[in-house]
Amino acid sequence: MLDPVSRVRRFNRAVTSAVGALDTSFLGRGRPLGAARVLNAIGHGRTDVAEIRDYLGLDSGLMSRLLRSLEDEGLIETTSHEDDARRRVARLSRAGRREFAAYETMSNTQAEGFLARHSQREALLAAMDLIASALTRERIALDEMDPQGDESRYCLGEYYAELGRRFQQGFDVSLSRDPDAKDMRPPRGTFIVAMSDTLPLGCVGLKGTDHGYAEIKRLWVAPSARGLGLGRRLMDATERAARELGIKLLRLDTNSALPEAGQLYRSTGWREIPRFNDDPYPDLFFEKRIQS
Amino acid sequence: MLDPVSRVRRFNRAVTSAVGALDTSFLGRGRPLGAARVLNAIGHGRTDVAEIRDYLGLDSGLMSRLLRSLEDEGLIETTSHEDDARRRVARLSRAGRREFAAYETMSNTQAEGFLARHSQREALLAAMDLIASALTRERIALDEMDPQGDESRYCLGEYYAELGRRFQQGFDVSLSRDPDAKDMRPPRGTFIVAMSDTLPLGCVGLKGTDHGYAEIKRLWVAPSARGLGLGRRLMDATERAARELGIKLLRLDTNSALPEAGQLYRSTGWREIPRFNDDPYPDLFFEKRIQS
DNA sequence: GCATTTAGCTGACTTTAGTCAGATATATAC
DNA sequence: GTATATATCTGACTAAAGTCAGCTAAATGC
Repeated sequence: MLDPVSRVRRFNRAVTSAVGALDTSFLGRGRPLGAARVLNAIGHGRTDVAEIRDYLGLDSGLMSRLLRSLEDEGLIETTSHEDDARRRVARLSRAGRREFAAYETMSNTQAEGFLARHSQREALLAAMDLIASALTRERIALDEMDPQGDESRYCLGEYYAELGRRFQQGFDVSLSRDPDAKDMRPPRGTFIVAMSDTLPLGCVGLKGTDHGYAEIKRLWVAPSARGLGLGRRLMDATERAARELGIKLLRLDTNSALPEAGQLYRSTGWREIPRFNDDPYPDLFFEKRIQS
Repeated sequence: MLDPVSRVRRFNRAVTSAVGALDTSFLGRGRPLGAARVLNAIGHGRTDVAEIRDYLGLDSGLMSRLLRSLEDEGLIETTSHEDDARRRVARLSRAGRREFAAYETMSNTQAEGFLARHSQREALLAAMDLIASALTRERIALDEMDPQGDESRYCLGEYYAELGRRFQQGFDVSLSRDPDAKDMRPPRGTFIVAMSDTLPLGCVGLKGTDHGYAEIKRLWVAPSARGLGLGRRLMDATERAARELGIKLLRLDTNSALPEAGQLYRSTGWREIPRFNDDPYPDLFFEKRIQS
């Protein structure tokens, strides 16, 4: 009754029936679920037919027929792919966009209704983020992004807020040596964001310097994604990026108030070194040589 | 991207594909999903055919055929209902029990695998409990139970543990005036447990006395079920039970370290009164007259 | 006791999903 | 340029799910 496995299975049952209800509501628009799913995949920007087939796990014959039925309804138009005339590209027609918007409204209304029925909104959302991250962890993609893009700025904001909570004296970005964005763009450095679906779950910056080494800065993992090995994946990706940029030596600074970070560095071949800058926040300094 | 609705929808997507994977694995035993679901419903103790049909949302014709196919496989036996010969009752045969056990093993293995892949086990389980409670809140049943049964004892244990955390001086049951179990059984009183599926989510005791009133004791709601209005439902159920037992006056004591409880009592017609006992823990005392 | 309601069963049917073996056109390897 | 691989489509098929009308037998209302 109260053992972990029963709790997971109770969750599965609860969620199965909720998912079933949403699927059923999708049938309300007079179209079988298969066709509705294809329409929604196209609406969400998956235009390549092979990609949709792969995403939905459909047989090519079935896929073809579903596309035909949506075309007959006047909801989509298909054309050949620019670079490869064997492939097909599907796009919503005007009527298709209207129909897609109706499905979106249903999904949004359902989600809003769920939130409105419950008073512990933030706790519920945090729990959903945690579970969604756990379920999709194989599908968390690490993308090199502009350090000033929306996703990057969101991650940095969360990172600063967390430092503020965890440092006794708080954290003020303007007192820290804030890396210049252009030092975290190729060819001097890079900035990597971990994306799960549409949600940024972590980041790390590689900052080029003129002192014969590059620095790793701003390593952050969202609370809902901790325990998934994402920190290590981000560090590995940064090292790979550094190697490709021809960087031979990496350094970083951190604070002993963040023990899990120090732990990660020590267990992945970083060596503690003396202080190499005058930033007021860090009290631990590490170095790692890149094998090429 | 980060608004609440998107977060809920991201959760929906993550969970939909996980649920789909479990369903697919059920097909591995060479039986269509419909028949597997009926077999499992029977295995979980739903023997009444009408009840299963209702639970799974099946048409009576379809249901009948699924039962026939399970019977042909030798997995179930059906008999007439004792009290009503129109109704049918289904039970697993020996082979059916074996087959059901195989499905259970699959589900358990899947759940264990999920837990094993993640290091934040307790956080994940807490998140799952929270969401499962939120999704099934209409299906939380309030059952009168024996105050010494497993479910009741679990709730009381959690309740004492929580008082220990929330009272500055801690909480020691032996110092409190622990109500005698027989005072919380009809006809003197009752004990009500809120059950969601198989998980107890809250409790409340109605304790009869010889002083012309009954006391409400041990009101507790699991952290994962707060914000669902369960405390109020438990109190309402207790008042109804008191009315049925012919009780005219209710009293209770509580502590100002539990502000949400005081809040609930004040907003539901309870009136603060002077201390009426010498229990060392409470510092707030309430009374409510039952209208009959 | 008789009309009505209820639970389940059966036959006949439709829709949806999915499979598989070619066919066609295009791209790629060498 | 030819052989091979790839992306999609079509026809022919099956399995599963679901619907509906009518039937039987038992229970219920009055």
